[in-house]
Amino acid sequence: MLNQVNSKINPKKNLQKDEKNASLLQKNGSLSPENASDPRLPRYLQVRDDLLKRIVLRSWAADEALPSEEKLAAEYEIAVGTMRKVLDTLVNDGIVDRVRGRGTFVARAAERSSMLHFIRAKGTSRDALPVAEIRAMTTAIPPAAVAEKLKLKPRDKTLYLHRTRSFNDEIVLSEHIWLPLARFRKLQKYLKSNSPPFLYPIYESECDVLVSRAIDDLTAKPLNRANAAVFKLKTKTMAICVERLMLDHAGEPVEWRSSFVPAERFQYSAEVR
Amino acid sequence: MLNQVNSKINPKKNLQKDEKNASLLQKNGSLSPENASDPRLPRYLQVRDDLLKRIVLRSWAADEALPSEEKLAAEYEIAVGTMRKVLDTLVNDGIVDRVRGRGTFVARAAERSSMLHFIRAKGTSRDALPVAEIRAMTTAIPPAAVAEKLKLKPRDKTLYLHRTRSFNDEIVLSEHIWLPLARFRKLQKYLKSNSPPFLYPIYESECDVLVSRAIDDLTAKPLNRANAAVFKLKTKTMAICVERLMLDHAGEPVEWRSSFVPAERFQYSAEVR
DNA sequence: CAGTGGTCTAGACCACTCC
DNA sequence: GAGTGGTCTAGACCACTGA
Repeated sequence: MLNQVNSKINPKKNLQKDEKNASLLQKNGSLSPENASDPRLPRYLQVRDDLLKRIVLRSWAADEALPSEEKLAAEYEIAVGTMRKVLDTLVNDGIVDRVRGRGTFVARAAERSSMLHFIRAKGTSRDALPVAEIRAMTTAIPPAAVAEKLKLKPRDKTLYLHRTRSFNDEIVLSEHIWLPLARFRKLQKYLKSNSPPFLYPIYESECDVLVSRAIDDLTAKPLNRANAAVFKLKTKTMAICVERLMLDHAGEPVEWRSSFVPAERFQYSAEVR
Repeated sequence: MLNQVNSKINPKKNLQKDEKNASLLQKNGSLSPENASDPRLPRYLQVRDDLLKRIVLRSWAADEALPSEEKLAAEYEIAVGTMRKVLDTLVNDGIVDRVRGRGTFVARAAERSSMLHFIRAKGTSRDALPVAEIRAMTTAIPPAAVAEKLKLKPRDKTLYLHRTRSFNDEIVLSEHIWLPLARFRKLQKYLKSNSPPFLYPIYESECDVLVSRAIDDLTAKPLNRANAAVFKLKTKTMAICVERLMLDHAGEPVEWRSSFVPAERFQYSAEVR
């Protein structure tokens, strides 16, 4: 199902009408068994799910316009008004941007994810970003509490990462990350030869996992011995612990991480609605 | 303009078609000068603004249905589809709830404001809520930093509150609150004879101020002498400081507060999108 | 049963962008 | 000027609620 689709073919114009840009819904409007989202769902939600899949599978490059409302409506055999409703929901979720007179575009991951820099360290900014380093990567059956958060079955494995961020050679953040292995096998391979500054865009580009929502729980805790050693601080130094559960657009848990920042360096912003 | 409207008259049924339920837009569709939102705005936004004003002024009780889409559309002389778009935006902002077969209702403030309990203290819950106490209330010209956040002119006054929350006779939270006096005069009077558990619903009921969005900035700070005294803790005890700017639906700043929680008691949740 | 909101259609006219 | 999305209309049929 999750064949990689090479979007680099004809990235700009003169799109061939080939398989890669075809609706995953069958032409007659019913659903192929493999793509069966509940057919009792309203049409616009079925179309939304289908279109979202195509976006996640990179059917269109970031700077390439989707087909116009009219063309998409014709392709899915629905009215333009209904297609507009589909696109409106995608705009609302930050998946696409629409520009009058130009077209509809896949939103860039960097612009989409306000989640990238919610935890900051004092004295740092977008320009002076702490350097990420992965200090451990293994596959493992996670602690029960993590397995529960990720809705895993008892023996399901995870990809575990221990990552730090440093600023001026001083470690300012230490985090433990668990990812359901089933969806993140490609990430393991990727991280063996790459050190990306952010992980979320890699989840998307390597694993076709598009993160949509996060729930953060913050508490203050004294550092235990292991974490204190990472920071080269005394045990029991006060730190802030941010526990974050990430969900995809279907509400399925995608990542659980707990991040520690020594209290003096801690800074965090959130917009609440 | 902000006449109090008594919504207790005919709270259930048999609504008279009196002034209180009339559109604030003029019948011919143009705008009265006092209510002039920009007439170049699309019709659905003008209607939205008008309807929102009526909701804030409590033209309908919380358990009373608004007129149906059809009736509202007729009243504003727009198509039902456009009225639906208006109501959709209000649903999206959590202002109203729509129930198929029943009608459209003003959302309850308590359900609307997920902001009510984002900062918690360890060991507390909705059932065991810490008790709020207002320990100081004055009108004052705020510090420059606060005035800037609230977009006040140099000599604009604010209502200043110092409030604490206690749990089992132990103070777990101390907060300093600044409100633009112009919009909050009635609050001052109200708080002289009431001790509500939450302020936001009072902003709404007493001052017709409906809060829509908050931006929180969290940092860890050692307590200064004054704050340490409030908690009866040593100076320099580590605490978390949450600075919150609240905005109304128009994006105008409505409140600025800085809350302190001793680190050991600190707990905070946020949903990030 | 009448009345409500939820979905969907098939048009219209406009503002804006790019060629 | 051709093509895009933004607004708006005027219907239709449906699912659900409450009397």
